Amino acid sequence: MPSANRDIDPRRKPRQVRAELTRDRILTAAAHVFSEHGYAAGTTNRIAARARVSIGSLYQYFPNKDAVLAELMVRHIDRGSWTDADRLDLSPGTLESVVRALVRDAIDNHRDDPRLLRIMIEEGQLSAELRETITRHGEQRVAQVRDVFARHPDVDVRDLDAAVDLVVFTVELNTHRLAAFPQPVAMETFENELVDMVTRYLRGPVH
Amino acid sequence: MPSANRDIDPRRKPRQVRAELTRDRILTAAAHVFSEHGYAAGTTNRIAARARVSIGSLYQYFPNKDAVLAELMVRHIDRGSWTDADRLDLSPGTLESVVRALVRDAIDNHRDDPRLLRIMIEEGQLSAELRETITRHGEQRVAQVRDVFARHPDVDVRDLDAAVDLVVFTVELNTHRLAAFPQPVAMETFENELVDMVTRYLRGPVH
DNA sequence: CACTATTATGAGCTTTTGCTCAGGTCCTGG
DNA sequence: CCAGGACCTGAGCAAAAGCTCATAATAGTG
Repeated sequence: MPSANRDIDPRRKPRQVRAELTRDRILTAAAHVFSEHGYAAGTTNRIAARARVSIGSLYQYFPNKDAVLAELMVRHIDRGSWTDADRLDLSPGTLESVVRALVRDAIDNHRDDPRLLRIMIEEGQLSAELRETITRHGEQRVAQVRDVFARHPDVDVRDLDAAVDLVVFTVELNTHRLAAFPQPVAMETFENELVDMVTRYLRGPVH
Repeated sequence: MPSANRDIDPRRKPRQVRAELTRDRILTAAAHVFSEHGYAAGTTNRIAARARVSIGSLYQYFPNKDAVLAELMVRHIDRGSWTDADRLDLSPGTLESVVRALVRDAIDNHRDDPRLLRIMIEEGQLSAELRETITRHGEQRVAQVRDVFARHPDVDVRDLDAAVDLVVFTVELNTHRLAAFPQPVAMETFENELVDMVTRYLRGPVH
């Protein structure tokens, strides 16, 4: 693997519309290719081919392969998936409605290809800065959920931290799965069952 | 990527003990390397180096890189993780004990490196045959769990199929996660919470 | 010990892949 | 309409990775 990340890319910046267009096509193609083949096997030539652009053009906008993934990441974050974890403060509602909001939020955040998401997180050599940002958002989200649960009168669990951890991850992972391969079970059913499971758990033992 | 899968490998078959030993060392090294670097970046040279064996020796036993992963897969299956889903027929017990058995079984099955497992499933270009076997085992497992739940008097859910699907996957994925990166939350706590969540879910709405 | 079959070695061939660069085409301002 | 910048092209270079093969070392057998 040749060289690595040159600080930040001092590459040509688009000044004409067609350039912007080319850049977008490259990124779109990259998203598909990475998602389909993984990072290592998603070659720059394949990306260029899929974008119907010459390999030279790709390197006009990105200093190297890593930068392409990084840009994809940035766009994903900028799009607001992840960023705004401020939609679920429905503390006034019933416990079930709170949980449902949590699940819906997770589903929304995974409209984009989750395979790509995984690759971005696990395979990308992200800058420490970016990785930091993501981690912080995750922790913030957990903290927020913890807060909501802590306040809610219907929540009754032995270990709140463990419970939040379990719930957040369960919701997250099940959503991932569903987005990845659309299940025989319909979306709506899935949502209902997941909500039920989490709600009943949080309500505590027989009452 | 040079050539692909030559039907089945007409490679040298070990006749002496040291050969068997070499083969094992290669596979062990491969497991580590794949787990650490992923499939694409887990080069055959790296594997050979880690096994302290020449690259030539590796290709004496495996026709190509894919075959190494495939063999790892076969071993995993043969070892019985997955295969014997016949330990959890504790129908006589309480619902909680049944669920706990299910969770424990999942944990047992992931004693091996779960990263490797993920790589084997997602990145390996497995033969259709192998993929078939795995899928079948999975379905069989789901069917069995469904059976147990169907019989148990305490189970009360709207849609049994959806419930089983949700439960099996939730248990599976949470176990994966815990094995992958040991959580701040202790193993025991995790197991208890997971069991509680699933059990309360299956017991149905307020009663 | 001699002789063969088996196993091990590693330099290096071949293919793949990240990436460059010399030269072309297109767009825009004057 | 034309000059010069912006944009695009793709042959091909260097490095890396998959893999081969001639040769050496070792084990088993009489």
